[in-house]
Amino acid sequence: MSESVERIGGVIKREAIHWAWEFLTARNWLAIAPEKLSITVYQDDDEAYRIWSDEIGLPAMKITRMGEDDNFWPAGAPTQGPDGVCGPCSEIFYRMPDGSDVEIWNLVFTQFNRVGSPPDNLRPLPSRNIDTGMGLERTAAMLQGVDSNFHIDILRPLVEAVAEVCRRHYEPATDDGRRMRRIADHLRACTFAIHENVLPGNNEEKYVVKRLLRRAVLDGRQMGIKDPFLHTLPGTVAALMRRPYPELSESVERIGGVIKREEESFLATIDGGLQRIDKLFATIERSGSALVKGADAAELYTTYGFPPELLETLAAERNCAFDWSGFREAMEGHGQRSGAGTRVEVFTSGPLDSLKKAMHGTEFLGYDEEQAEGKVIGIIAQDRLCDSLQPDSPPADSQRTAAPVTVVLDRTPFYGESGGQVGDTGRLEWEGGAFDVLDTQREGGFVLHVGRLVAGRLDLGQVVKARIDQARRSALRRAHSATHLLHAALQHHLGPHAVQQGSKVDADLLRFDFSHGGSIDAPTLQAVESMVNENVFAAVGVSARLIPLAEARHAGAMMLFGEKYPDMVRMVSMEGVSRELCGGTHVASTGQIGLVRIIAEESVSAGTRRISAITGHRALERFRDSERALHDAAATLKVPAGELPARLAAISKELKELRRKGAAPAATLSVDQLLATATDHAGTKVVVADARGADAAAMRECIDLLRRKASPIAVFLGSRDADKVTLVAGISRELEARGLSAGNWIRDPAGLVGGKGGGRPDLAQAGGKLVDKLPEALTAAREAIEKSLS
RNA sequence: GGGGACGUAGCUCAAUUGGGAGAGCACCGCCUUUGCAAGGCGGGGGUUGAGGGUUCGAUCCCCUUCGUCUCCA
Repeated sequence: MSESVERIGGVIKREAIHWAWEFLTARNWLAIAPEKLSITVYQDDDEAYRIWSDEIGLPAMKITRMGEDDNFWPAGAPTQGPDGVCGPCSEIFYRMPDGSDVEIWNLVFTQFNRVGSPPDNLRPLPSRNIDTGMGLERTAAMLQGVDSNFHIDILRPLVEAVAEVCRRHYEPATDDGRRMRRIADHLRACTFAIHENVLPGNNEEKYVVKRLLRRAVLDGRQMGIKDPFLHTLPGTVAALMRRPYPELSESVERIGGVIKREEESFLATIDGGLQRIDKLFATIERSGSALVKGADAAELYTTYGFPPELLETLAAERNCAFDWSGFREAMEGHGQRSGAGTRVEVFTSGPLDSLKKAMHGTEFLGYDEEQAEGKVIGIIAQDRLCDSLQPDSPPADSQRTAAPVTVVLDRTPFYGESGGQVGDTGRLEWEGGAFDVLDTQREGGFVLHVGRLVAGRLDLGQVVKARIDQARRSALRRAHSATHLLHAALQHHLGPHAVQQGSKVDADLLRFDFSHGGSIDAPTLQAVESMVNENVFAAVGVSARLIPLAEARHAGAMMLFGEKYPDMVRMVSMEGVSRELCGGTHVASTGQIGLVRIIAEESVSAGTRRISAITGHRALERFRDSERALHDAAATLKVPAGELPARLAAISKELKELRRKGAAPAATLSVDQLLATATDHAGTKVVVADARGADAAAMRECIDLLRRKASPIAVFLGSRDADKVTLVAGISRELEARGLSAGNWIRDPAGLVGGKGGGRPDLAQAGGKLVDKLPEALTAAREAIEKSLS
């Protein structure tokens, strides 16, 4: 990653070039000797060439014309595309002490709109502009006379620190030197990201952090470091960055903790993979080849996260080659498979685009109003804009009735789902018609009322009375305000790192995700819940106002990373308790929340915990439900509710003892009875009997006991209940050795009762549905065993 | 958001086309041993993540769902 100093705006080409040159060469700016600089321009850009040569006065040998691959943005755009804004660029190079030229500045003259393939596909833009970037670190390297970004004053010490942790000398030109630079770079990036609460995770920017960290751990491992080491380094980053980023040092410990967890988790992943790899090498050896197949490596990587580089080293240790091209091929397939998932969003594309061109958006009135008049400015049915909505077709046509219909108004009290708060429900009404709103979404400034027409017809331009479901909205207000109280309480009890990661606000129901390392013990959780409720009992006033972003920041309002805030933000304040930037709807006083009850605390992914809670009506209902359950249970057992736990423990113990006592004698009894019915065939006993209602497990046990008691023996038991027959056959080892098989024995009798069966040679099970045929099956079993024993 | 893997006793993991839920460690009891490491015998502990389906029978096959890991966007 590199930092860039950028300026985008309505500056024309001549000024941009002059300013760049002045900034680089003037004594009061960077004061670089002009003879060390050289220029490239796009081959057709005579305008830029003339400015450099005639106005700046550069000799022709210092200006090179280059093709569209080098001096056009996007690269190759004129012939390759894409369509859209583009333009030639001009680059400034610096001659390093070793004689090489490095690019330090790029001026992009965005002046064309590309339309289709050449020729004549570049149309001048009505207003041209400049997009320019200067590599900050590269420039620093140049000014400090060092040969690499990594050797400037704020980076070299970090690279050296990495070397020290790895117990090595930093030698720039070696592979290890490259590794150390990469570690330093990744570590610095992650330190900042984690400081801003972007923790390693499985999607989007979180995944980037995870990947950077793992890459760095892997680099360390390749240099022989097998224990977590990265986590000791954020302090160095903070020290180097202290002047521009003093706040970084406050987070060093937390950042180190996050990095350490990730390091440990990755090392565990590698450990887990090693077992698998042993198996892999075993099969490779058996097959007589000496090649790790790309497909195997890819599976190991995509499924278990085992890095291919490491696998290659391990392979080398065993004199195996590694098939990189096969690996890349397999990865490409994986990419295609997982990239194939396309998002289907009903509202994003198509119909709304044309609406956006004509209108600005919907005015939201819902902070103050629960009903209001609005004009219908858009109707979307079956993914198309319509002029009117007709009464429903006959119910038989279920496809039509099930399809969501969307109505857009110019102003509305309905809150569209955002910031975790779900959308409002309610009704739109007009003379002779009504529309049930089942959900409200927000898209590009428009509020989308999703639902169905229940009466009359609706035309574009119709003025309707929009009324939200008041009770539900109140429940949403309670839950949302409770979320802010919870957030504040978590910060108080766990520390400032317990920052919101996401939330869902539903009617009297909330789910709140926040960053925190370990689990939260019961006393702490209770303290959090108590604090939230204290702030409810205190009936703190809640207010919201629009203020400039800078002011909100100054006031210490809670802001979330990754959110894009406009210049004017809405700050929701709960007097002395919480300040958050939030677009949601809230109670007027926290007293209205009634009660907040935490019902769950769990992990949602590493480093993130989730608390679920209920408020208002839902809290009351839950309280009643559990009281009722308790009351009913106590009534059944005829004890006071308070004695339930002790009584239940006693009953459970008693039950267990009764079962044990009850089961054992019954089994032995029937065993003796069964043995009495045994017939003898050349020294082998045979028992075939109806076990009268015993289940399969009991019959198996019986057979075990008989075998132990009277070997050699063959036992065949059957039993039936209302609609099912169960058969179990067992023979002792001596018979098994003589080639008999319980599985074979049971097959034909099973067929008689309309089923199938099988099992192991010494014990088999079968079943069937013809309950009347049990006696026949037993007879068949007896005949079969007698025949094979004779 | 999509692909892949996994989920069995407190912990680490077994269980051959689908046929009796197990081992080691930990725990409890008894015995042996005067130290230390331990050893012997016995015992408790499980709705096999949850819910459906197929089957005579599911830890195993199918579907749904939750959770964990992992790769990709």
